[in-house]
Amino acid sequence: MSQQPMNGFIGITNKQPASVPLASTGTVSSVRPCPHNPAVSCSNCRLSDLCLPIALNKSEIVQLDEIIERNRPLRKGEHLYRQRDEFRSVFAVRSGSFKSYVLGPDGQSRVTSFFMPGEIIGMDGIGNRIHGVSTMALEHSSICEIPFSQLERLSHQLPNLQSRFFAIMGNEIVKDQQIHTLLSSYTAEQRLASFLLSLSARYARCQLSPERFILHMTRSDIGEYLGLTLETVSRVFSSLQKKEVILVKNREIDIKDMTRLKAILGE
Amino acid sequence: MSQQPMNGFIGITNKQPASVPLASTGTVSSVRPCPHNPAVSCSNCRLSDLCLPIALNKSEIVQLDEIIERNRPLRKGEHLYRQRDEFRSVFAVRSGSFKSYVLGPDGQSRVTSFFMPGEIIGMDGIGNRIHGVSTMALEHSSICEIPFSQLERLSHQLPNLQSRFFAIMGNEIVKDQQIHTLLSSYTAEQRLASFLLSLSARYARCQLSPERFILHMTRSDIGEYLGLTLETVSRVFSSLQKKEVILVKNREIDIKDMTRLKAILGE
DNA sequence: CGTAGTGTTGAATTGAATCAAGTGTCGTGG
DNA sequence: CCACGACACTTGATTCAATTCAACACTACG
Repeated sequence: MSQQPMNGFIGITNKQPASVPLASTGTVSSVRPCPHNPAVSCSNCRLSDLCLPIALNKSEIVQLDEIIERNRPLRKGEHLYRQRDEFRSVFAVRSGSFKSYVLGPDGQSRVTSFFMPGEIIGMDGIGNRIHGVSTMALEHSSICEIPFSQLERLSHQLPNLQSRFFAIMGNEIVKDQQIHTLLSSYTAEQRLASFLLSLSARYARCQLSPERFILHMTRSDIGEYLGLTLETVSRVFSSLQKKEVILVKNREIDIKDMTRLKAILGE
Repeated sequence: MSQQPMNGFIGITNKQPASVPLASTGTVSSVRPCPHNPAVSCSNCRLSDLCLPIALNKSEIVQLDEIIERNRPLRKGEHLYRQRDEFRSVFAVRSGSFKSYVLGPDGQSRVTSFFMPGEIIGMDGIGNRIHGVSTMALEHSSICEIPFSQLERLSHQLPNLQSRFFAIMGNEIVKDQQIHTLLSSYTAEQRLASFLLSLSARYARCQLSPERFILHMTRSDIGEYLGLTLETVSRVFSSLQKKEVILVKNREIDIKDMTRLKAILGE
């Protein structure tokens, strides 16, 4: 029912054994999550149980499939759409990751969201048919495009789909409220702990290791998202490493003590 | 199309002449916005052009009317629902105002939203059928209750209503993203300026004065919403008053220089 | 190999929080 | 109607967490 079901598969299906040393020379190989194969359909997509199709039956999924356009992959830095673009579609991340951001009057940017496989991008345009943010690929990524007029039409035929999309938007609202409380009352360390735990849970959802993963965003992106400077982000990472809660090597994160990381939030 | 149409009626229909002195002994009488009359229907509700019914035709409004329950008014401090309550309905504010808040682990509260007439409360429960926040009346207030299962069923029959509700949720998401950027990059003064301008625009929507209005929430509520302490809220109000941008008398606000108030955001 | 972008760390500064003391306001009950 | 008490608000002094400014190191990529 929830877009992020807490259905207990966190940590049980890691392709990456926890014992592989992080400090090895290569990158963490398990973090290449999903194939960029455009031939896949919702029916056989391995993200189907955490994406739009949840709660749809087989024939409904086939109908959804028909309106989805599977575009060419995006390269790192490419935009899916830009602020003020006309809104036409929402997008489901198939592989890779994205950030959404706004540019302030003085040109500095603030990151509003990160997106991982199975998550829905573009709901910022539904209200007034103009995108309120820009969205950019953080790495080589592929997406499913869902023209919104067709999604509305199909939702009108399939009550389950209407219900599902209401639920997705509702979850987005809850998530935004949680970030509201994070930004209005957490310390820098609590913000980073919360951020890492969120990424961890979302990697688990994609059947990837919740303990070891790559940050595809820069320190500056993280800072803009959490309301901190990039220097503070760097300092907190260093401090958490010194406390042996996490291990950081460049963009690689290894959560050494999940319990203590969670405990940071409870104080 | 938008829930908060910028269709230019800001400031043209003030019941309260701008010349009435704020420092008079009584409260600002124009701030009693809407009748608490439970007999009114959507068709003749004067909020109908900024509430759920926008974009519905007459017969559609009649059908919407049939599923709406017009409950007894709530007194100041009464809860509409509490965090973790089962989600059953969304609510439209008919008169008065509300705050939503969450209680942290240590019992301190953080305000996540304020609601004014014509706005929709309760979308925090749509995603997982449990309310994520508590919502309380800030003054004597009345609401329309819309059982969500019936709203979904009716949306399925009326494409315009489905579309309208998607748009309302989309606008909520955009609003939350704007608060995200506010909290992650604005100074205390910018936050308060933005807050006052938001209230001003929303009072204008209700055909009330955008320059002079009552704050029905405490300084502490405002601080919890904006990520500031109540002392800082008080200090910034005093400072804006010294600069002659606003005039504050207890809970009464008089915006003396809208241009300079807006200019605070542009730096 | 060099350069631009990204990240780390230190020192000084500052905006807002905290601590503290006091005033103002409102609702209640005598 | 007034006195009381609880709550809301203001203002000042001090502290502190995070920013800013600055210098330098690492990495990736043509």
